[in-house]
Amino acid sequence: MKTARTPSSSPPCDFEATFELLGQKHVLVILRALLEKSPQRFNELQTSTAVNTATLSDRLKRLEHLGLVQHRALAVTPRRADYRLTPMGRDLMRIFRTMMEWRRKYSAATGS
Amino acid sequence: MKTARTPSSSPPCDFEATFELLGQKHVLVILRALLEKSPQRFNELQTSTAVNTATLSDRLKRLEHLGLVQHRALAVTPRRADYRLTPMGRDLMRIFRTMMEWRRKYSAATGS
DNA sequence: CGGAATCCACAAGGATACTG
DNA sequence: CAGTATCCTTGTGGATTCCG
Repeated sequence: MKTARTPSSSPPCDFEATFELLGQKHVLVILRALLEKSPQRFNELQTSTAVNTATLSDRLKRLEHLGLVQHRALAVTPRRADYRLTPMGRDLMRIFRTMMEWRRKYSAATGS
Repeated sequence: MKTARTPSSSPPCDFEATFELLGQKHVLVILRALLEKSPQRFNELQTSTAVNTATLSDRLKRLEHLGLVQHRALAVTPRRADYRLTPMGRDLMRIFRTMMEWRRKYSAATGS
């Protein structure tokens, strides 16, 4: 797709790109899908996440670029590909749990 | 402003809203500014973050709504307001540190 | 000073069609 | 099957103006 927010303005910290990606539509859904089942084929993900082709493709590429997801494409016919979380990706999921606890801890005051 | 992504589709987890917010433009910059100095007045933030009025106002409101920032407005003339991180917000900053370490740990493979 | 309202340019993403 | 290309609608945020 096109996406690309901050080409190279000095970010507050290096992980800004990570948040920008994680904050994009469907990214969390995709990660969760891959957490529940890895590897998954492209159209398996399409079904399990209900994200349209173009966007799904874009997100997976970005996730791969950030190192959260590993993509493997087999040159057979019909084509076959699979996506799975990398160790880095799995590690991030642990941090997510911390964040969920954090949310819960303050859930009374949030409103959302 | 207008912003509002997922009104109420069942999210992968409750903290999705948090990521959507954190992933939006300027949010991280604003948080960092408030981390470095709290409280800050509205136009102090404007200067320190270089974010335009409308967007800054929008972000602050969302941050307040999520409970990360506290807003205090004094009814004097000229008006006076200040924004500061809540304990919840400060707590999040600790998680950020974890994430920065996580990024660093895998920095060789990311490309970004 | 601290915003809200308006307007506008461009980015994001959904639907659909197409290809190796 | 696994995407890419295209088109088109909607969202997002910058600039600017205005107001209490």
